[in-house]
Amino acid sequence: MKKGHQVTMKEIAKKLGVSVSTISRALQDSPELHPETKRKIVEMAKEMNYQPNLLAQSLRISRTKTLGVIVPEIISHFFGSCVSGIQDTANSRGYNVMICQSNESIEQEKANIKSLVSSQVDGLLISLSRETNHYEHLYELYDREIPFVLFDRVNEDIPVSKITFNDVGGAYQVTKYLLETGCRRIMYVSGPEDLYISKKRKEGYLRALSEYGLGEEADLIKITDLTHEGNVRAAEEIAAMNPRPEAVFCMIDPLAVDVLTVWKSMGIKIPEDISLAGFTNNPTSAVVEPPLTTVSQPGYEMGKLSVSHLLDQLDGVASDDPISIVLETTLVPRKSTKPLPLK
Amino acid sequence: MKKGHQVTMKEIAKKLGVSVSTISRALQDSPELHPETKRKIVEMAKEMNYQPNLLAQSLRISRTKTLGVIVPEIISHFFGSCVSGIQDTANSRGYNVMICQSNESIEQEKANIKSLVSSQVDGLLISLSRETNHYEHLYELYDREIPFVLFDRVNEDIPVSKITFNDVGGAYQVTKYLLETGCRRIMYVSGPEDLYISKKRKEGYLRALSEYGLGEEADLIKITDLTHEGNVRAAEEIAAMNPRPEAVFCMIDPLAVDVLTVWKSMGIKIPEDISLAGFTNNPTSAVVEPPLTTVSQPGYEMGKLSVSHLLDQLDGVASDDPISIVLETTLVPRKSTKPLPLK
DNA sequence: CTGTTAGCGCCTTCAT
DNA sequence: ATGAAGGCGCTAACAG
Repeated sequence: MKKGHQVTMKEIAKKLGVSVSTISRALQDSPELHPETKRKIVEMAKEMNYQPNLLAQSLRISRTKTLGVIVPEIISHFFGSCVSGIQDTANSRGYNVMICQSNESIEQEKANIKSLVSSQVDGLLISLSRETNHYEHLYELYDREIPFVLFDRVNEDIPVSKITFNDVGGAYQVTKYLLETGCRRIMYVSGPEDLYISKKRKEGYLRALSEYGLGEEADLIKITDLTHEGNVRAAEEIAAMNPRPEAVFCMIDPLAVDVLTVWKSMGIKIPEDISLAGFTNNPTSAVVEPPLTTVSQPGYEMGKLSVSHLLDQLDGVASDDPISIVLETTLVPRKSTKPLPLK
Repeated sequence: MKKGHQVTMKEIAKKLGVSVSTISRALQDSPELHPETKRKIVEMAKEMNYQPNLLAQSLRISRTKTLGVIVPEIISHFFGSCVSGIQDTANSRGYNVMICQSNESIEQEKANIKSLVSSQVDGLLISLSRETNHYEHLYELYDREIPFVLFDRVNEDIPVSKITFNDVGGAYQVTKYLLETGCRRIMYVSGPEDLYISKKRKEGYLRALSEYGLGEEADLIKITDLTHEGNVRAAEEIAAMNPRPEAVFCMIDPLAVDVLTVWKSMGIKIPEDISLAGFTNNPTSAVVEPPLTTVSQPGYEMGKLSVSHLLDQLDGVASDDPISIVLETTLVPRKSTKPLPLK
């Protein structure tokens, strides 16, 4: 299929018998131009339906006004919200956005970066894949002075700005809540240990425990690979424990939902037999039965803040020195956990 | 923030004392080149970490190898799946993708098209916003010979390829199923009447009814604007009906979930008091209590097919004549509807 | 085999 | 107030 022809400045110029530079000036609303010629040009441009060729423009001024975004997957509600926030904010500031998914693969992540860099994006917003455990590709971006920020799934050592949630705080909130409802044997079900959030949420979990004079117990920490099968196995193993924990805090909602489903099918009553809590506040967690106690993370807000900061840096409004923005989470108590005792 | 400098062919050329064209040829693996010089160039390019400037390349060959995608919202599971399918397939065929959301606004849709066209995308994949009820912007694309396809939310009159689900068939499937479970007073809750899917699903609903000798009844058709408030109101109105319908078929899952929530809070038993069915098979519909009978639409598949067809057209593999691809849906019977009678 | 030349569409001095 | 010329990085004839 052949692509349709686009009107260029040259054609407007020929039609009007003026030079291309005059067209360029008119379309930029340059002051040093006869108002009448300007008017004529603008009119003609509209009539011919002229659309500037961003490619040429970008090549010339070596700025594309395009940002690259890499998320593990676009389909999850959380990352979808982030992307949404990024899009809206970027657009409102005159930037376009190219979105890529790493599909949780570090190789894909590298490929995405390469492709976006080749596309000459002015900056990047990256949330790391689950697989990402070495960071040469990011240091390379850094060395090449390509501006980028990390959000949600970050690495702490890379000297760029990072936008994260207070994962420690969120995990602390929910664990403390479980403690307040009277539970003591509280289990933490974690994803792979090298994941940033696995570590951070464990930290919050332990902090809350220690406030109640409790320490880490090996059999109250379980690890899953976060696949559906892995989650089901974890749920079954917990159900088979003797004694069972009084409450289980799952690192992310989808994991908690898997656990909930398995337990219900086994006839385990939630929260009577075991309290269950998640993290993220996916839409799903509100509609399962019983609704899931969880921690809400405003993804749209995170996306918004991430671009804002990056664009501020690009525009020179913000300093290039990396900063760390930490967003607070909110506990969302629902019916999957035992109620608070009356005072 | 200043952007880091990118290595260009010119610099490699200077370093090696050859001309730029030689570099270009070497990097394209041209056969008419001394193997030794080629080797040296490729090596040096790697050493200097050369990345081609896609902008310049695209400007030159007037093809960007990027596609534009416009969806009403990226955050919905269905459109997220479509976008995912589009991304993966496009990438595997060497194309990049720029994604935009219209946020269900026709003005935003127009702005998105303009921006993508300015970015010189080779083609577009569009799913129309809910607001879109006139189509000049699409006819303009057509007139300018910019290749595009419509998917899911399409307009039937525009002479381009369309990828849709068999909405009539899906609605027929679910309505027939409700009839088979013994229900006769079956209500159809629809979105705005000018929506393509509102019409199509109504058609399937009516077709199934007529097979059972039933006709359209005004009080068994209800319209909502699909906002949460509108849906709640619809649910309340249905609950207040006397007599109530035996079954309700909601045009989309989120609407059905809203209805389900309202009814549960009113103490209405599903499916004992009323059967309830949706359409789309969102993840949510599987986890609500009771799980929702619905119709599944493979979004990833739709995205995949849409790009494949567009790229085939771009590559000249497929004819430019518009075709219509219709994907079949699958009935997903769950517990929100009465069981089928034993034979 | 390799270099020279021209040009994709646009912007920006430098002239006039 | 306008035009001419040069160049962004790259490719593709056209020469040799």
